[in-house]
Amino acid sequence: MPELPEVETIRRMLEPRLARRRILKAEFYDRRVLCGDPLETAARLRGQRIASVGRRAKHLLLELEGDLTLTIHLGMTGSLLWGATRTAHTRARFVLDEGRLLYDDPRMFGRIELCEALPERVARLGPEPLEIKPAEFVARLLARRAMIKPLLLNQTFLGGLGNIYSDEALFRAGIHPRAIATRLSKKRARRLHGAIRRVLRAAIAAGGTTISDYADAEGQPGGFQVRLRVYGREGEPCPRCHAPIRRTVVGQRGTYFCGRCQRK
DNA sequence: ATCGGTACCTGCACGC
DNA sequence: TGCGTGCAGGTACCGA
Repeated sequence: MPELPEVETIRRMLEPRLARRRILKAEFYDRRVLCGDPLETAARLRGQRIASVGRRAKHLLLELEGDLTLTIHLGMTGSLLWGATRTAHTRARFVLDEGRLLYDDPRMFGRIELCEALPERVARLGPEPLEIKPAEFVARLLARRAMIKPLLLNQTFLGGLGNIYSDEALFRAGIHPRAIATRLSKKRARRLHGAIRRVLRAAIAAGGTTISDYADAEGQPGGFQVRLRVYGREGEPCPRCHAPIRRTVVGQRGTYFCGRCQRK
């Protein structure tokens, strides 16, 4: 579920609550969401103080003072809930010296990992879409022969976009999701860079997108779903040209676009 | 090196 | 009401 704007929303809510707090107890209720042994990980976390809450692409990074990092990826349905009570989907619980944090995840595609450096899957992530410069983005894009949408979803190419914001950025840039990256003009590639930045910034400002599951650290939905222009709007008129929005499948992912505004 | 396809999980909407 | 089917915002891993 959560893409960069949702993870950033959670990070901003958790940072003031978690920074400087000490972990009194950690419990893991399902070993599948944890990379490593539950009891050993809980023992290593006990007594650790949290220095800061960072984010890298869709990963939350709880930096601990003892040079350890607790990395949390929310998968499709993960949520981090501050002060909530345990449910059937609660997979982990962290008791702090002030407050407590639950990790809920019905589908268990999320992952929690404790390690000294950064986990391998974080180390190999591509650049942050809100930090990469236009020229570098254009160069990376034009070097690839893949279709543009699956490329935007490839986290080693660019870290943080998921299905919703890929479709939204391509619509705003007027690019067909099946367009081949290397065949785009520099001008259109630059336009895509700008579209990605604008949609991510607007989504963060709105507190993320809630289609069905996403909730922030207080269990509240986001506000960006009403501003989506194509995602989930099959048959509705394109906000730019009024042609019906179409749904297709690209790279095994449901894909929404305007066949008139978005060109290959 | 890069790519497309499949697997991993559960819950829900939908049609019969 | 109940059951089968398909779909869902994510990534890892396989073989081509």
